[in-house]
Amino acid sequence: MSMGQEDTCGTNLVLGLSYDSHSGHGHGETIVKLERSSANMISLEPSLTLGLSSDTHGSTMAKVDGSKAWMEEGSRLARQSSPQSTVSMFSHTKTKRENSMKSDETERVSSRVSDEEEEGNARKKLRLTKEQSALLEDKFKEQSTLNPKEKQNLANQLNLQPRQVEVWFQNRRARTKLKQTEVDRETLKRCCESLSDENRRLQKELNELRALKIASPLCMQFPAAAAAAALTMCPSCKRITTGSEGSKGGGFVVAPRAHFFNPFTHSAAC
DNA sequence: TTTGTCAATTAGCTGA
DNA sequence: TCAGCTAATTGACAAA
Repeated sequence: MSMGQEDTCGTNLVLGLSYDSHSGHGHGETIVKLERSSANMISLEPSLTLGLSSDTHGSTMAKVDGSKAWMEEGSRLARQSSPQSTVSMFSHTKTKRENSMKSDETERVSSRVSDEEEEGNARKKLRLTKEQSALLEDKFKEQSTLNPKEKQNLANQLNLQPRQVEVWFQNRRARTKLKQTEVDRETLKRCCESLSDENRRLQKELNELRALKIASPLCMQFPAAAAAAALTMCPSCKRITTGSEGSKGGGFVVAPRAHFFNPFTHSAAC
C-alpha cells in the first residue's frame, strides 16, 4: 500500500496521507488496582476432586506416557484417606525439572505401573471454583506475574498448589496475549482500509488537479490563480496549504508533508 | 546451572 | 457428537 505519493510527472504535486486514530483503543485489559484487606480473603473449600472417591475408582488410567504428575498424584491419593482434598491432590506435583531427574523418574515409573495395576487412574481435570477464578482474576488485574512469595501466598489463599497458581497465570497471560493479538489485527485491518480509502481519495484529487493544470493555461499566466487553484486542506490537521508552503519551485502542494498514522502509538505526525 | 517465562500442545470437561 | 474452554505438560530460551 502506498502511504504517500511523490510526483513523478513533473507537476510538482505532492500527496500526503492522513489517518484519524480510533479513539479509545486501550491495550489489553484495564488494569484495576484493588485494595484488598485480609477480611476479603476468600476462604475456599476445595471443590476439586481428582480424587479417588468411590465412584472414580473404576475409571481407567490415562495413557502410560501421559501426565506423570497426575499419575503419581492419583496413585498417591489412592492411598490416602481424604480423597476430596485438592491440596492433597496436588501437594506433591512434580515440576518438569524434577521430572527430569533420572532417579526420580525410575521411582515414578515403577510406582506408576503398580498403581495402574491397583486401580485405574483417570486423568481428571481440575476445575477452579468461581471464587478461586475470581480471586485469580483480581490478582491478575493487579499484576500479570507473581514472584515466588506472592505465588505461595496466593496459593495458600486459594487452597491450591503454587504450581497451579503459576500455571493459571501462565495460561491467563497466553489468553490475554491471544485476545490482544486479535484486537491488534482488527485495528490494523481497519487502519489499512482507512488508508486505502484515503489513498484513493487523494489519487482522485491529484488527478483532478493535474487535469486542472493542463486545462487551464491561464493559470500559468496568472500565478495567483494557480495558487488559488492549488489551495487545499490537509484532512488531518485541517491546515490550508498553498503553493508557497513547503515547495521549492513554487509549484502545487497539496499538503506540506505526509501524515502517517501509527496504529500502536495512535499518533499522526502532523 | 538454575530459574522463570513462553509457545505449542495435549487432554478432560462442558454446553449446545 | 463436537467445538470451545482451560488445566496441565513439554521443550526452548533468556537472564542471573
